[in-house]
Amino acid sequence: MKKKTSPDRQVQRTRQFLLNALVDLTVEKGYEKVTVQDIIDRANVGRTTFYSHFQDKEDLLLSGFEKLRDVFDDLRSESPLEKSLWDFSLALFQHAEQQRQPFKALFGKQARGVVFSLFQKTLVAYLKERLQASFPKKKQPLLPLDVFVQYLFSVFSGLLTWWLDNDISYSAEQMNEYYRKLTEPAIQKLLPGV
Amino acid sequence: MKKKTSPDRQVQRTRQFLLNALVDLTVEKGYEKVTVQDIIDRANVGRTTFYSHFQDKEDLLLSGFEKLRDVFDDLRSESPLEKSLWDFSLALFQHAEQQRQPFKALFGKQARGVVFSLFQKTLVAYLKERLQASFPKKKQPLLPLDVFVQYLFSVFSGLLTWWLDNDISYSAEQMNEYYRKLTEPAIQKLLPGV
DNA sequence: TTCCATATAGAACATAGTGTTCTGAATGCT
DNA sequence: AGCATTCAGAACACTATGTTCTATATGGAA
Repeated sequence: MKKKTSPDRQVQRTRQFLLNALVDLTVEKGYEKVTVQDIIDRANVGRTTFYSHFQDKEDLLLSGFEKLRDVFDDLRSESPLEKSLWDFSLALFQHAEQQRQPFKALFGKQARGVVFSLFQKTLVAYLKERLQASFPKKKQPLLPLDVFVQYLFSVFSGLLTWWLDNDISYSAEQMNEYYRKLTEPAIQKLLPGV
Repeated sequence: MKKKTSPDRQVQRTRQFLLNALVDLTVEKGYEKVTVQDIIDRANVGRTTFYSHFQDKEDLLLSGFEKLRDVFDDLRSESPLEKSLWDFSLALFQHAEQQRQPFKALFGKQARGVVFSLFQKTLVAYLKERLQASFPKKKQPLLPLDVFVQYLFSVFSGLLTWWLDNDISYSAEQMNEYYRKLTEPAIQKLLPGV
């Protein structure tokens, strides 16, 4: 006979309940207006329990962000350099498609700010690393690499949030195609050889 | 003999003090962490006074945003259609350059969210209006116009915030040149005729 | 089963911030 | 000199946070 819950499972279950509650409430009324009391009421969890798991509301929100690191780790190890500029966007669009609600809570109109900075930091680092690795050393770029990295990040995150805020009327593959169509001309023109 | 202050001037002065205090404090510690008490202490203004002028902290922040409407109004009336996609960005970059501190408070890492949505709404509406007016009716766009509008907005706002967060090491004209270089290839390829 | 460590619920509390209301003082205009 | 406007500051009710306490439930091991 299998036990229903072990202590570990109970913890995981509680944390998941809390995250789900935060995500739901954020979609409903916006991250700012969600109170800890709302969260624990919705999750049927005691106040003590909440603060034994998370430092505060933001800490809980960030815990929902951890899986994204795996996506980037996979990309670093698996995606060949010459494809990495397109693979990352497809992977993230698909990731967002699979987990619509959390992503909407994290990136939608309601909750920019906290997570966004972290996401930006991660993605910008990834893009810069990839561009530096693949850009031919001899050539002089037509504009600062940092500017170009910011450009790629902006286009991607802009399309992502637009997509999420408009209830995902296109597929992840379609969005990635748009991302590619939009950025490819500038890449070819400004970073020849990449 | 000229009077030092009239009632109207006093009001304007008080409002300006409060806005300056909010901007300074936001740069110092981030918008979220600035309290009304901080603001009125810094501005040497009574609590009553604050709430007689503004509904809350956000209302005060938005009051610093009003001048931007004039910029868009000017663009609509003065900028010819075929130039409007480049003129808007230069005008805004210059506007941001003139008022670095308020812009940093409004768009910098510290305070995305509140104002950003309003700014996005305004600029997206402007871009869509201009693109629809200038796009040849007969041609079928290679991707949805909304996606392209989002693209233009994302690139611009991304460059703007990057610029502000990095203490404006380039000139407004230089940034506008980057914006143009980055977006022109996609425009030529995806919206031929615009 | 019995026992123990761990998770949990919930109440009470101190602290901090918000927005309102009241009183009284200062300021500028006529 | 008198009046209306604008201000400062205190007191207050309210909401939310994060901590501490006590007590209860639960799963795993003897």
